[in-house]
Amino acid sequence: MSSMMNGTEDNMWSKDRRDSPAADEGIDGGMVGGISPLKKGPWTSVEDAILIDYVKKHGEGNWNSVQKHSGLFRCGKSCRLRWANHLRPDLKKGSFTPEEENRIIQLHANMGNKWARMAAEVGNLISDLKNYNLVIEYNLELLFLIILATHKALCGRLLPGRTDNEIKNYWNTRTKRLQRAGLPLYPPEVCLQGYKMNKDGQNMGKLQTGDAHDPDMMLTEHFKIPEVEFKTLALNPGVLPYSTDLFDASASSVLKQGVGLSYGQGLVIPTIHPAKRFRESQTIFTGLDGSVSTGISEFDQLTDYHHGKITGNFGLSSPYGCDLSNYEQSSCGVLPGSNAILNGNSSSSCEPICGAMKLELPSLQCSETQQDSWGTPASPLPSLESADALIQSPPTKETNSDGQSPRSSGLLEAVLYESRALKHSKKSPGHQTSDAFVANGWGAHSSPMNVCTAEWELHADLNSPSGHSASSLFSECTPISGSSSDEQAYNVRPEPIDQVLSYVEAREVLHQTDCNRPDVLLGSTWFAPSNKYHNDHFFQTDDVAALLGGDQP
DNA sequence: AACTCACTCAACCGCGTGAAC
DNA sequence: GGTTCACGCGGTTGAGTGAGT
Repeated sequence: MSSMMNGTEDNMWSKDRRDSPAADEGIDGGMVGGISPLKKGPWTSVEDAILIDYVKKHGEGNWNSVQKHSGLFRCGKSCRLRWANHLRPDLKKGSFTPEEENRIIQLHANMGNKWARMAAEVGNLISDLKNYNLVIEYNLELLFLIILATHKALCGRLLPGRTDNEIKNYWNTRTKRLQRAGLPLYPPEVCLQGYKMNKDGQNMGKLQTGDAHDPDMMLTEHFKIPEVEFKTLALNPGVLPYSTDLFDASASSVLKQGVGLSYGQGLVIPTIHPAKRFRESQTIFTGLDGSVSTGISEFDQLTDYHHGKITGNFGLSSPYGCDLSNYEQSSCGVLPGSNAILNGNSSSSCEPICGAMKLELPSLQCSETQQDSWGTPASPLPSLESADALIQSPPTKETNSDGQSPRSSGLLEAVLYESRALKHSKKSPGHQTSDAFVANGWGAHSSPMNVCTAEWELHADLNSPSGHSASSLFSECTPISGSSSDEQAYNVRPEPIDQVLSYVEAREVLHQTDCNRPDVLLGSTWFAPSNKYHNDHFFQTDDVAALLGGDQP
């Protein structure tokens, strides 16, 4: 690959020198009658150097001014593309690893052709997290915790260092290959399930309303949706000028959407422009019910739900930690053209077609609106600027006096709970991790990122190739580890689905790692929220460490 | 050696969106 | 409210490469 890249570079140069008028005349380009036509075609090393220098001096953005200030005769678009796809220092070079390949497939199943989102890099994710002042408004330390934890999780979730172009090219090549081989993008049995679901009247509308024809759906119904308070956020209207809709919605309603609908990404931390997020988030939150409650019971509910379905719902899980070579088995070979389970807004029947197919947007991708109801910018995200302002501002007394503790945020609790469960699983080798998929054999790599498969489980949207939640998916597919071969990956073997950690087990795990009992903790440092109004909530750094995947002392 | 084919990769193009005016 | 601009995203194209015949 690298040799190819080098060769390409050389070829680019030679070709450019050979074919490009601009190159023939150096970076000054071909001046024609005093007019400098914008150069097209491959970039030369000189141009690259100029662009790099420009970005170093002026930063990214304002690409149209590159030509003015740097003397490059390239349009802004071209400059941006070149920088984003080739010159950015954080790019990961080389061919995709099998894990990355699997992740791409998984992400595509979740997102559809959202290449840029897949390629979201960590830096952006962290920035976006700053927008999540939903739960951190009153505690900067918690903000730090969340950012750390989520950062780590997301590092394993998305495809840092990869460009949308790379991913897109890979996917197109892959689909082409499968198409030619007459293989489905996703395993037939998954498609059949989707067909069955559809046949049973599992159209998206019903799913949205929480109909539980599907066993997985029914499972989710067994857990009370954790009620998470968002109302306190309204205390900062200046920072969240468009938060009205959001605050009318409890997290539970969101979770109902996210889980009940099993839409796309679960809480995939948004990686798109804040403005765009806002756009989508409006769609998400408007009209959701506003039931609100708080308290520890909700955390219990959350943990219940967590083990039932909701593990990844807070974007803290990564499907990447486990052996994702399995993924392909749990994807669905559907004919994208038949949009039934590909597109949630289609009522057409889902015909499982496992053969040559039209591969455009094969996703399980639901309509943008639906998908975003939980997945994308599943929260109304304020601008980075406002988030910065917020971060710089100390917690308000009003916020605290509102009775909202960090615990009630739900998100944080989920983070911590997950970490505790993970920690427990590490300490107890015989004990499976907290996630069903792990129990199903997905947890061979007892990585913190294992929890992320649950995200897939959660996200396995009903529009997904599977047309059903991933728990059944995983239960039906036996991993073929290490295989990045599409053909090979279609070896599917049914397995029982009865290995899901029970609610009771989940509680046990939690209780065994009672974070409120310092005596049971490992001489750890405690995170005590500086917020004096909520000093009754302590969080153990070990929890975070576990979540972050770091080895505990 | 010549040719075909599949594949990879880089780059371009069209379009949508938000912000600024 | 309309227009312009900047930006980003997804789709598409074309060149280069290597394997197979």
